[in-house]
Amino acid sequence: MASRRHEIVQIAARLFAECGFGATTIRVIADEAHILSGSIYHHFDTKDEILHEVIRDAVTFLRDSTTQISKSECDAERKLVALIRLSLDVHARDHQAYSILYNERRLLRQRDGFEYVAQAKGDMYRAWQAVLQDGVAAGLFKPNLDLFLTISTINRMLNTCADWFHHDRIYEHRIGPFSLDKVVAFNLDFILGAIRHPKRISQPIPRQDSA
Amino acid sequence: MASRRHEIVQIAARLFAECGFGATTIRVIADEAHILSGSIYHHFDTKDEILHEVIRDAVTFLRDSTTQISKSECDAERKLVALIRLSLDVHARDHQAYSILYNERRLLRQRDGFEYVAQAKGDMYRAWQAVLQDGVAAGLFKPNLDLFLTISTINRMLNTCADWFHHDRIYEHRIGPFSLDKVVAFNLDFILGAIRHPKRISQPIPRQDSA
DNA sequence: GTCTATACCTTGATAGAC
DNA sequence: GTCTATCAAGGTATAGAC
Repeated sequence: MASRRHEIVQIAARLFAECGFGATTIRVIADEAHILSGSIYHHFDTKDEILHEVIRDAVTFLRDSTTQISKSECDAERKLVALIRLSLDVHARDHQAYSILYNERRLLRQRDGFEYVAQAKGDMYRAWQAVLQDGVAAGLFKPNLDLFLTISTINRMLNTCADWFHHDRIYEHRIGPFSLDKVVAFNLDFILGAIRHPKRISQPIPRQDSA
Repeated sequence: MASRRHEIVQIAARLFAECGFGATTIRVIADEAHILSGSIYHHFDTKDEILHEVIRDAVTFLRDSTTQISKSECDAERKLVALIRLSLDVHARDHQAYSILYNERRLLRQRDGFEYVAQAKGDMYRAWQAVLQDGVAAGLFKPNLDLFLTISTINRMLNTCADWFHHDRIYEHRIGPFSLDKVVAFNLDFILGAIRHPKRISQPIPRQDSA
């Protein structure tokens, strides 16, 4: 069956996320699967094929969920809240794949065969853009918001936050534990504080996921 | 003289920043310096020694400037503005070194001989913490601010923003040019919007550097 | 499906001539 | 200060026995 193959994919996902794709060798993956390096090539043709298997479903899921939220029926602020929650939730669902998608973004942008990643990122950018544009037009967000800088900043914030929460935290000794709920709440406060229309700054934040 | 040595350091800085430390080979550095790979070892004992030379001054400068701002005589909000501006300015001063310091943070945290980097980051964290604590106590910032999450978030924001501005931008084709001033102004608006006390949300932001 | 064995390449680093 | 020449280690990938 494909079960052994999937086992190898999971081992590779962990190693790619922890050490990076370039720094993870076929031999180490094989070691952790308790087989020899040559045997990996019975399951996969190349190292790249393993990377595809690690990230492909994650890319599709995030793109589909993002566009679905942007096309839902609620107001722009609830959509934004749902998008922020989604960004942090998917990392909880499969933090290794999403961590790799962010940290290997340069590689994924240039490597032959990975064009679908850039394509999906383009789709997601346009979904965020539509949501923010709506919110500005409806007077929910600051009127003079630079959409590109805002989307770029929020995405970098959420990606690096999730990466810290699910990975870097191991190395941080000076801090106590944070729950995912607390981290989500912090990011909602921070981001909405930054982009809400000044007149709405003290309104309660819609905490429910709307998707 | 040490001039040839410095030339090699500059070439290495560019390559480490663009391709990563691990992906940059001694041979490529030598190629760009128009010498053979073996000749590099007349100037440096190891590849690590080149990395030290690339980052050491940048670490010292940022740590000293950060602690200096935190100990200056103005109010906490002006200090925070100065710290934000400093973070973005140092990348303009030597974006390669600061980009490496952020992107190779895992390596720098674990590698023998690089303990001074973690030491400086600890000093800087404590400086930021003192500034935010002051601001909360003085009623300038939100009273219930989680200091660790706030500092961590702002630092990730500024580091990834500067990295995007000075490097990733090359690959972004859909956007027009942004000036550094515009990016600084955006980040000041975003961060102060997120952490200011609600009653002060419409006050003008002190734009002058106070250091 | 895994092992043995290995081809072929690139890596960081070294020794000694010039 | 650079070159020639090279080493030992480790990288991806392959072929064929079991």
